[in-house]
Amino acid sequence: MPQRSVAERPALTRERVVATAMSLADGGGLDSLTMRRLAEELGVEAMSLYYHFPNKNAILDGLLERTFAEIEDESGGFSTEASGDTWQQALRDRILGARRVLLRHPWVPAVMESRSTLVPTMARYIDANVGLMRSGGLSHDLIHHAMHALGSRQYGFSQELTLDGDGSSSPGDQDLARMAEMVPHLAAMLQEVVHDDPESTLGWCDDQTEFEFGLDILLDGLARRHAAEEH
Amino acid sequence: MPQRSVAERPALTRERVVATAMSLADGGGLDSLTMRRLAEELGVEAMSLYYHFPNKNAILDGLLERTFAEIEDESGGFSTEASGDTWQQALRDRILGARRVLLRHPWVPAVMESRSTLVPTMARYIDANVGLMRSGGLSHDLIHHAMHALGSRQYGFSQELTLDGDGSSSPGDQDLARMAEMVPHLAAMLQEVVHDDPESTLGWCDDQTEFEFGLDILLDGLARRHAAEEH
DNA sequence: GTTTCTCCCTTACGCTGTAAGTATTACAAC
DNA sequence: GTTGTAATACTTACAGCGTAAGGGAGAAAC
Repeated sequence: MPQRSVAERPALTRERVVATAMSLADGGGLDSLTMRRLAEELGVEAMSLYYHFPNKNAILDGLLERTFAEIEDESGGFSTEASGDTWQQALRDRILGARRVLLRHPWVPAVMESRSTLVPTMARYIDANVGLMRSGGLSHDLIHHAMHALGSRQYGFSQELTLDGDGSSSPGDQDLARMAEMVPHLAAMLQEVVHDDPESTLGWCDDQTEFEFGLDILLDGLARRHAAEEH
Repeated sequence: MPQRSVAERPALTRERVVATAMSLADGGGLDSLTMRRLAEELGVEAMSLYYHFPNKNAILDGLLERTFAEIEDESGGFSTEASGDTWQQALRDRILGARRVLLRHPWVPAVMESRSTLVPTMARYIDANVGLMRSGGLSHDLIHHAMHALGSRQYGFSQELTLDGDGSSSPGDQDLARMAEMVPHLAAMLQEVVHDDPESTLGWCDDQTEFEFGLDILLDGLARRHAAEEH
């Protein structure tokens, strides 16, 4: 067999593998990202991937790396100066930027939870946020608490459980009637919420609004504690 | 062969399966909970489990159900009256109770994320929290926001990523020196935090303190918004 | 021209959840 | 006591997973 195979297809690089893995996960979810399918997508055998990566986890780390590179791009770099804004505003913008990226790659939270390592660009992201708060005058101690309080919200997600099976549609009257027996308070709340926003095409609630609501409470609380810190 | 097998061992009930699954997950983590190992632990073949459960997910749901039953027990029932306390205090106590239970079963968050269904007792838990806030005078709208803001914290966990590989020990001077180049702000913060609490046997930080800090910010912020709500 | 290195492939193993079909037991009816 | 029926557990087998071990073609280096 001539040099067809080697010459025709582009070389198998780490970049290409991670990029393909990303589009595979974007398209079919994390479950569809298997070594065999990934190899097939690249026109290669599964075991060939192990020349460039020690194992699948290394590919997952590559996905995180790439994701945070996207976040850096979305933020226009990881600055530590608020430049005109308050630190809260700057941090808020950055976090909402991270959220926009993660909404394009909804499988990322799951990967972040399965991998407990801190890939470089992810470390730089956190570092930049520490620096931003630092430039706002917060103490290291308060910042430390803040990182924990923000938690996953810092990356733009906070896991939310859907309330019914599919979660895509609003509850019908029948559903609410059945719920009223077992979980009366919950049913009453939902009935009112659904009634107030009957045109909602977002299912039961507006994720973005909820996210910002929770985020703002945390940012408010931190600012208040910062003010109290300097007597 | 006489009736030895059937007579000697207790019947294979849903209860017994779920209880055994729980101790298996408690002991060796979620990965060690496989159908084959679970069956072996019960003195039975793997496929026998499928007579009592349609699939593994049903067993996982059983684990969640059992977990929230434990939470209910820990709370002394799911009351919706603050009974002497403010709603914040009552909710705080309940959430910290849930947290105590989840600390005994650290694999529960992972199961909750993998299953998007709402098992009955879990629904009643949420319902009780809605009722508790309702009895404190909060509007359904604010409660709705609150549930999202609290998120997983409501169940007693907020996923926290460890900052280094093992995460069990404090960083050495060498680690900090290496970090100082790549993530200077982060390294500076950690250096100060570690220095302030050199006796900490908890690794880099005190999870419980961080958890309560974040929780209190959210509860404060909600109370403040409630006050603003009634002009 | 031989060796060495790079990159990819082949085969195979142990593990997973579970579909399909079968055997054993317990008990009631005849 | 035999037989029918339902409940319960077992057997076998399959497709898929990550990956260990080793092979082999081509290019590069000496």
